[in-house]
Amino acid sequence: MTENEKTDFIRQMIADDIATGRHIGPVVTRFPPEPNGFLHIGHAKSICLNFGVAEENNGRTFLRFDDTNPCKESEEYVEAIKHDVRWLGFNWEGSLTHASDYFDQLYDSAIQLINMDKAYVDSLSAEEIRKYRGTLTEVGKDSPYRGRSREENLDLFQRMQAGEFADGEHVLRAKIDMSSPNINLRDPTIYRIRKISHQNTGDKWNIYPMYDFAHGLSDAFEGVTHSLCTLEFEDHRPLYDWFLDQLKPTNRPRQTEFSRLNLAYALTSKRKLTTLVEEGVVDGWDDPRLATLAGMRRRGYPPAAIRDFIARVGVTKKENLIEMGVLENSIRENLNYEAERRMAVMKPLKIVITNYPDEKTETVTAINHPSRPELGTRELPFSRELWIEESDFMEEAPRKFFRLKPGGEVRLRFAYIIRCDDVIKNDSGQIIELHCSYDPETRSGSGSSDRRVKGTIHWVSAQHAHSAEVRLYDRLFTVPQPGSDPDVHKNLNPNSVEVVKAQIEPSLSVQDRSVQFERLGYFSLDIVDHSQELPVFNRIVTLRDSWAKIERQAVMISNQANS
RNA sequence: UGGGGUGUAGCCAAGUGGUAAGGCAGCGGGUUCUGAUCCCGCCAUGCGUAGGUUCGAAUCCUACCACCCCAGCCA
Repeated sequence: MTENEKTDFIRQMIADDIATGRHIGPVVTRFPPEPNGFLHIGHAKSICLNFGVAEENNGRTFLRFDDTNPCKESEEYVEAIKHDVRWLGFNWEGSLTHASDYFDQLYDSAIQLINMDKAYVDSLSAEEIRKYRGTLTEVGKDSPYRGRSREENLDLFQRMQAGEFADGEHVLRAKIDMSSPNINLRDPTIYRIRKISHQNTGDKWNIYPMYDFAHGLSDAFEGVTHSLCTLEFEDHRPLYDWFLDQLKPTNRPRQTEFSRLNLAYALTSKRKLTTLVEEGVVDGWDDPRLATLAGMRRRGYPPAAIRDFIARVGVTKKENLIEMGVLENSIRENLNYEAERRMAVMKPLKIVITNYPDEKTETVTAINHPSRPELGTRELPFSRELWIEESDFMEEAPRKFFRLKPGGEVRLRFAYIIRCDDVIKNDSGQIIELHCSYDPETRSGSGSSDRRVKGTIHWVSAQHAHSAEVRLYDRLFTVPQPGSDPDVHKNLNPNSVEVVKAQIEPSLSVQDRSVQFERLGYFSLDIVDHSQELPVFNRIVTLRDSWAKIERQAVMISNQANS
């Protein structure tokens, strides 16, 4: 992944600036989450971009918590966000900051604006301010308080901070242009009264700066050179620049916008995610069905796969909706190389090898990775009674079904070829077990037989297998854009998880964090619920399944024939 | 119809006046003791539309169309 270095318009812009001498000195970026929720796949794009761009240019990146609104934010999110960024593979060294670290400087900057007659205290109500702002097509009009003197503004602003007024009584506004076609420039609010204690600054402040004011100046204070954010802030850039023009900090950052990542069938709205978590619709912020970084970690997605995915989707200004298949491809590619192979049966069907000695147990040798011999082999117990996958047997099988059927033969992976002789059913006609016979000449690796058989299936020895709980996940939503519906509950997939009691090979140990269960998919120990007594696995992703595709096509053909 | 953006294949995405990269998906074939992996091949006379400039246009010009964002004392 390192050799095919992805470039994009932002990296090109920075490279050009450096090449032409327009930009001198280190490249400094920042990732500025608001600590009011967990990070999700959309944030991963921003993290990879901001940290990546700085790394590539030997610069550095600030992890800055944008904590300007104490009503919505809390410390627990701060810790979760730090954990997630670290897990994704990035570190901020000494560059961990908060917008609240700059509250004093921000306050001084506000005073400066007042002194320059570029800010004023407005005493209109929120409702009135909205009316005065005008609409998209009509200009706004000046507040009656717009002409207050410096002295009066200074006095009022200082008393706002001193706690003399209630929330909402006054605000501080930038004095720009009420008739600007850009609504952000119609005297935006830059400070509001919030008599609430702040997670970092306690009760020191009765007023808190707004995003537009705090963000650009924090960038400037930190020496950020490139402030990379998402498209919805494009209209705010003139305001971002206006503050810099007025206050002239020694460092002048530049804002550049890119489109956010939208992943099909995933929800990336913090507000809606919070709803699902608080209502208990999902099992916390780290529910493996969620596209949160915590959820993906618990599901078993390798962080390197997520980084690879982000590199593949690129950075542009175009609205996009990335198909799940791209993410799954990155995960499979990573795990195909990384994960050792094991055998497990999700929905067990018992088979009895009738010509195999009753008390006998032997071991067969299984390779741990088909293309990485250095990962070695393991021994698997084989005996008379085995579990195979229910779906690997069909009583009335189509021609192309290469698995077990009455009278048919199949290879047991790493072991023998068997034939199905009898199908045993209970009184209600359900298949309860299969009687098979094996060919002792066909043991894997014996070299004594060149018999070939079309199908190979996985199995575990019934008397040696361990039980495990396995959670088979499917997408949480039934529609590609769950965020576009105001009601998050409406498009939930009722079958987003199926819990099965699986039979797993005994050599599986707790060290095997992520493994491939042969022919099934990649699975990962559940870091929360796993125990020595009852192993718990999450299915990360299935293997590609061309048999499923054949079945789908067969169904389509028969549907066409019937219509 | 005030401002700001974006239109290249089913989904992403290169391309910066010289004749449409790549990935994912899909399709066809080969290898295989995982219907996995791996390998090979196919997949835009076309770049939102219509004009124009040019020997030559996805790239430049003009007009139009579609979609996204903005009217928090949220970020």
